[in-house]
Order: sequence, then structure tokens, then C-alpha cells
Amino acid sequence: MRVIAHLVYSLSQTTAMPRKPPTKPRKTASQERSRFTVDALLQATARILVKEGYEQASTNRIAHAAGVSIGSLYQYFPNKEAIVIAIIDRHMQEVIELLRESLARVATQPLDMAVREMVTAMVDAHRIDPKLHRVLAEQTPRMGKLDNVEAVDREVFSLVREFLDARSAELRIIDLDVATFICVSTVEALTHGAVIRSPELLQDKTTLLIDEATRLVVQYLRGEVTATTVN
Amino acid sequence: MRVIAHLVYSLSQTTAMPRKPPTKPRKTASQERSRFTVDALLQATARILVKEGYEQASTNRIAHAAGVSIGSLYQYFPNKEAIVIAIIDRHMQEVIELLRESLARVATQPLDMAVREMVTAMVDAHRIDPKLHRVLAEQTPRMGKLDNVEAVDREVFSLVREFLDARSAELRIIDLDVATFICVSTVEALTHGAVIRSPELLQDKTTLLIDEATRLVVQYLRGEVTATTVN
Amino acid sequence: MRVIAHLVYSLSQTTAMPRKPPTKPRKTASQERSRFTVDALLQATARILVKEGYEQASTNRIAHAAGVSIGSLYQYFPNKEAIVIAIIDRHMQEVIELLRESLARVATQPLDMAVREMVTAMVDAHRIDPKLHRVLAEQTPRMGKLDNVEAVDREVFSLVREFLDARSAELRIIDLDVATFICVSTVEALTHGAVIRSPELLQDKTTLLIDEATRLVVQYLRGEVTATTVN
Amino acid sequence: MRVIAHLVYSLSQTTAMPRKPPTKPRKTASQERSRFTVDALLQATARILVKEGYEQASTNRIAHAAGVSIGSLYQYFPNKEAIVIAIIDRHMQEVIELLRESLARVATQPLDMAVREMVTAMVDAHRIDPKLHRVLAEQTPRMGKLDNVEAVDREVFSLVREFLDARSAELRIIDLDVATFICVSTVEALTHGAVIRSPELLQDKTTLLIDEATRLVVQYLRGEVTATTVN
DNA sequence: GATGAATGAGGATTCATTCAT
DNA sequence: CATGAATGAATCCTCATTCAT
Repeated sequence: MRVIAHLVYSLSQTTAMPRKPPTKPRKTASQERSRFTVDALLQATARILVKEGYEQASTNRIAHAAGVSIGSLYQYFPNKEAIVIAIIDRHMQEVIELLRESLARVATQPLDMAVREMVTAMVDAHRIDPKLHRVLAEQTPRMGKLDNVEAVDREVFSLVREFLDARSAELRIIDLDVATFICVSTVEALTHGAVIRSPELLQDKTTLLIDEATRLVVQYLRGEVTATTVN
Repeated sequence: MRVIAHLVYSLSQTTAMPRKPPTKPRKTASQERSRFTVDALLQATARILVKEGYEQASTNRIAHAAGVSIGSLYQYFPNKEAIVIAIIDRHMQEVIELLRESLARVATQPLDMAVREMVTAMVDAHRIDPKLHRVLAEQTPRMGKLDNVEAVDREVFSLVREFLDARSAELRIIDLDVATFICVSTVEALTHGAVIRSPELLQDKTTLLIDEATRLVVQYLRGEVTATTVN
Repeated sequence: MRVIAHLVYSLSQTTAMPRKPPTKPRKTASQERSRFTVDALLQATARILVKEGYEQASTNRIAHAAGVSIGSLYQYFPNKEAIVIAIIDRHMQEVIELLRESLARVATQPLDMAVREMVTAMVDAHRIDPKLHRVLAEQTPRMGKLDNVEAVDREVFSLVREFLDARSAELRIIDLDVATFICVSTVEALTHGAVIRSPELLQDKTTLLIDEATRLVVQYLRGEVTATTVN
Repeated sequence: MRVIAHLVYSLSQTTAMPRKPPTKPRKTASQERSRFTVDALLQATARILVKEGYEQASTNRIAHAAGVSIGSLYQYFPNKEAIVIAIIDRHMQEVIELLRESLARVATQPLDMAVREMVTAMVDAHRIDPKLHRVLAEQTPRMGKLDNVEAVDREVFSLVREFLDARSAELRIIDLDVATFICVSTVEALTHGAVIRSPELLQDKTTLLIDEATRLVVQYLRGEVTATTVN
């Protein structure tokens, strides 16, 4: 559900961006030591990103914080961007896992219960590491097409789309693509917004937020009565 | 309506940010020539931002593109950030103008008409200069608290909040702050999202988008029938 | 008495310095307004020099502080250095005045009284505006040959030299040039040093300082008894 | 013996100075290559300082003259000032070494021999690299408190002070602090002045200068006969 | 593989000075 | 004469990246 990308979609096509160098990690870090080094680098990067912001995260600083030489950093990542992308990927992995489970769990439940569950899952997803999430969300739009991010977005979209499809009987809706877009965007905006201006909403009023978001979506999808009034 | 800021709110408090130098324009360009120079700089910046992205917008490049010496740039802006802020401010000015008018026009209309009008205004606001809008939206979170942006956000919030207040009789809602937050976030997310992945949605299906967004909000606010089902 | 220059003497010959542009004020500021403008500029410069240091004293800042346009500044001074030189000259004028009087007053007095008087004059000279004095003293060596400063130095030298000449009967000394050099350097060093690390010495122990400096010089000049022991 | 600082003492407290960035070398150049680079930088700096003056010593110029990239310069020095400070430190090291030896050698000798020895040491100290010495002396006051310089000054002061203490029986003096101040200042001024206006005094008349300076100090310290006359 | 010294293009910014109005 | 907008060479410094050891 947009989860992170938010703004990223057609970005790289529109904004002219110079040739991007490759961004896949160089080696698969199969060996013991390698894996350790890569982990240290990723953790250090995340730490700096969260505590000091993107501007402070220079490759030298990262290598130093990871207790690794700058040379080693470039052994495993072709350039700076690749590190951040690796972190984004990692974060997205956790997020998508969480959402998949939720969607699966919900397949057979009644609409309102199902929506509520999904909204809750979104909130949880944003709670995994809110600070990191924010920094990444800020950075994401600036790094061109991110396959992984788009993939997650697409997967979320089609999971929800399938879900709605299976229940089209219950729904007032005609254009399922638009409906999916609206649901996903809406829930993402609310949960993301909530994370951004922590703690008030996410801590105290979480339940209220979930209630309202659920009502918003469910009523929109059913849309019985008031349907005549609108338009 | 978040309009641009999206992520910006409590950002600067959480992420450790070193002392910010001042970002107010240096002179207010009273004379003829000055005004011209400043305009050239702002236009050049916008142009570069849109066509090449933020990273490419170095002060030297901007000055050059504006046909102005680098010295002149610094005569009017204390640092690079100040230029971008000036552009954001300018853009926000246009946006808020548009929204204010719309909100005023709508005060006496029935709820659904009013909401539709506001949604339309939001879409128009995002259409003023979509490409610039996107670049600015990407940059905004990274520049600390922007008084102007926050001011606009706050104004939008309270305008909507007042609007809802005046019609609380028609609404199912209890917590008007939460309702306002949800309406604003939602509409912003949809229109922003639509702008971002132009042209499909904003060109062809604009009406559909507006219809659906309006329905989403109106049903949420009224919330009669299905209210019992949800929760 | 070195007064300010201290280090400046053969400087410009040894250290290669690029061509110096002229440094005389451009016009004699005969008219009413001119004089006023020049004064404002000099005062502003002195003020900034004292309160903010040399680095902060940019021409624009000076003009602004003087309430004068930058253009006007260049109407009266051909370049930045000329302003500082003007200030040095002005300061030197006050200093040399003071010293001349003192030397004149002293011509007929007995050696020890005379020396004491001269030392006192030196202390007074350094007290005219100690803070400005220090900044100027720091800057002086970096500005090439300063005619005025050298002139003052030379005048002090010859005044003292004459003084000693007139009393050579009383003195043990052979090489009067060396003796003059030693007296002038010594007294200058002590008073200058005292000014630099005000207030302790110049405020509280002024008398002590004067006593000791006087004794130092007088004994050196007379040099009766111990003469045999030394060498 | 002030050696270099001359004006530096309470400087930074009085003149308003903005926050100073750190000036300690960044790495301690452990490896072979590093050491070489640092040396090249220091030598190049000294060379430029001597031949072209401080203003010409830009970091780029220094790096270029050292046959090193500008990046390497900043690998070892956090900013321009740090390089100059490193050179000052290095110079001070040589100076203090020389003075320490001399003072040690002299402990048991008769006063006049001892003073002469110390004066000679001072002259030698100023002869180590007179041109560099002068440039550094000019620059020193403008760089805020320099720990190393102050340390040397303080050490010289206390060495002399101890020396006088040990011989207080021979001396007329009461306040040893003042006496130390006077001796150090005086000898420093004479030797420094001599260096500044090389060659005449330091080359030809060195012996004469030493003789006279010695006499000046010794008579001041003993001060028997004429004591009654003065004051 | 690991290290870290070296690189240098490029960026932000300043400031003395000029000159059209 | 005064103004202040404009200039741009020059400065300090950063940081992603390479490569010899």
C-alpha cells in the first residue's frame, strides 16, 4: 500500500536523471565474514540515517561506524545508493511479509472485519521502525525507480485488488482499479501521516484511528444509501 | 490539506539537525532591476528543479541558468536552501489562494456539493504546476520546519475544521479534529497520488477521481446507515 | 619607539608582495559633506575592527555600518587597505603628538627624570585606545611598507637619539645608534606587552612597571659600576 | 621570552571571535606514505609562507606545491588554520628545545655568564629560520589562543623565574614576577627586533647586540649603585 | 580479500571592486 | 556626487570512488 514509495512512481521517467550505475550488491556475501561485514554496514547505515539524517551518511562515515574499511564497503556495494537501497529492500521485506500474512488471514472474513484487519496490518507495518521508515520515505523519491519498492507496491495493489474482486458482490463499486487505488492510497496516507506525527495518534488514539479509517473504507466500498445523495 | 508537506511535521525535532542558518531572503528587491534578477533566479531554479532534479540544482548552475552572476544570487538569498524555500513559498501562495477562494465559495452549499467543490479545488491546486509540485514535495521533508508550509497546512486544517463545525448537525462525527485530519489527509493523498502518476488519472479520469473522492468523504462524514455495521 | 610597527620594518623587501595599488585617499575631502562621510567611514571601521576583528571588516560591512553606500566608500578610498591605513595614520598622529610633547618637555631635565617621563609618555601612548592599538598592531605587519608608520618610527628614533646625544657626557655608551635601538625597543616592548595583557599590569601596577622600566633604561645608559663585571 | 607570541596573550578573550573549529591534525600519519604526505604539506606551506606571504597560502596552492591532492590535505588537517598551527608547533618545538638546553647548561654559572648564555640562546632561537619566524610571528596573534605557543611562553617564563629565584641573593629585585616579565620581554624584543631587521644587526654586530643586551639585563638585576639615583 | 591513502571534480559562499543609473 | 546592483575570481572544503599495498 504505497507503503513507502508514495511519490515515487513515474518519477524517473519524467524527471531527467543521468545514467544510473548498477545498484545490486556485488557479491552474495555467501561466506561467513562477508555476511557479517555487510550486516555491520547496513546496521551502521541505518543507525546514522536515523540519528543524523541522510546528509550525514557519507560512505566514509558509514564504513567507519561499521568498523570496516572504506575499501571493504566498496567490495560489497558498488556505490552509496546501493547501500540505501539495500536498507530499503530489507525494510520492505519485513513490511511485505507482514502485509501478506494479514491479507491471507483475512480472505474469508466479512468485509468490515477484513478491512479492519488490513488497516491494523498497515499500522503495524508503519510501526516496525518508524524513524527509519520516515528517513527512507524521504529518500525514496530521490533515487529513481526502485524495483523492489515498486514490486511491493504492485503486490499490495494486486492483493487488495483480488480481495475486492472476490467480494465484488457486496460492493457498490464499478471500477475496481480505481477503488483499489483509493483504498490503498487512503489507508497509506492515514497511517503514514500518523507515523510522521507520532506519538499522539499512534500511541494514544491508535484504536480511534483504526476505527475511523476502517469506517472510511468500508462505507466507501459498500456505499449503499448515500449513494443516491452524492453526485 | 497537507498540500505539500506531507511528511514534514515533527521532522526537525526528531531527526538530529545541526543549527540551521537563516533562510529569509536578504534584500526585498525594491528596485526595478533587483526584482528582475530575483525573478530570473526563481524561474531558473524552478526550471532546473523540474528538468534536472534537486541534485543538479547547484547555486552556480542556477545563477548561470538565470543569466546572472553567482554574486547576485547571494545578494538576494543567504544560501541555497533559501532559494528553494522561496519557490516553495511562492507555490504555496498560489495554492492557498486557490483553496481559500474555494472554501469561501462553498460555505452555504449543501454538504455533498461543498465537498465536491473542495475536492475539485484540491485537484486544481495540484495541477498548477504538477512537475514542480512533485519536486518540491520531495524536497520539503528534508528542509526542516518550513514556517510557510506549516502555516498553509494549519490554515487548510482550520478552514476545513470550521466548515465541518458549521455543519456538525449533518454529521455523524464526534471528534471533529480527527475527522478533519482524515478528510484533509485523504483528499490530499488522492489528489497528490493522482498528480504523481499523471497523466492517466488526472487527464482522462479526472471526473471519476473527483466523484469517488467526494463520495469517500461525504459518506464518511454522514455515515448514517452503515454506521451500525462497522465496528 | 616602534610604537606600532614592531615587526614591520624590512618586511616588504623580504617577503615578496604583489604590486601594491595606491593607498592615498582619493580626494582631500575638503567639502563639508565629504569630511563627514570620511569620518563616518573611519569611525565605523575602527568600531568594527575593535568589536569584531579584522576578518569581519569587509568593505560592504564598513559602508553599511557608516550609513554610507559602498560606492561612496570607493569615492574616498581606492581600496580596503587604504581605509585601514588611514586609521593607522590617524592613530599614529595622536601617538606621535603625545611623544613629541613629552620629548620636548624633557630636554632639560636630569637623565632619570627624563627617562621616566618618556616611559610614562609611552605608556600613555599605548593607552589612547588599547583595543584599537592591538588590532592595528596585528594588522600592520601584513600591509607592506607603511610610510607613516615608518616615519613615526624614524622620528621617535631620532628624537631619542638626539636626546642621548645631548647627554653623551653622562653616559657610558659608545655606539649611540645601538643604544637608541635598545632603549626604544625595550620600552616599546614593555609598554606594548603591558597593553596586550591588560588590565593587570596597566591598571594596578602601572607605577611599578614605569619604575622598573625606567630603572632598566637608566642603569643601562649610565652603567657605571657593574660595567666592569659585565663583558 | 615571548619567542613568537608577542601579542597573543589575552587576545581571544577581548576581540570577539566566533566559535573556532578544531585545529588538531586529523590523523597522526602512522603509515609510511602518510608521513611523507604530511611532511610535503608542511614544507610546502612553510615555503609559500616565506616566499609569498600568508595571503597567498591557499589550501589549493599548498596542496599543489606539495605535489599532493587537495583531498589529501584535508585528510590530515581539518582546515587551513590547522596547517599553520602545525608549522608553528613544529617551529616552537625546535625553539623550546634550544632554550631548555641553554637554561640547563647555565644553572651553576655566575649571573653575568648565565645571562649572556641565555641571550645567546635567544638569538640562536631566532636564527633557526628567521624568515619563517617572522611570518609566523605576524600570523600568530590572529589565530586565537594557541595552546602550544602559550605553553612555550609559560615554560620560558617559569624557567627564567626559577633561575632568578635560585639567585635571589645576588639580586636587588623584590617582585620576581615583574623582573621575569621584564627580562623575558626585553630580551625577546631585542632579538626579535634584530631578526626582523636582519642582516645588519644579526650578522655583523651580533656580538655587540649580545653584549649590550646582557649588560642591560645584568645591571637591571643587580642594580646596586644607581639604585639610589633612580626613583 | 582487506586496507586506507589518495584523488579531484565540484559545491557553497565571500568580498573587493565596478559602473550604470 | 551618491547609490547599490552586479560581478566573478577565488576560497575553503566535502565526498564518492579508486587502487597500490
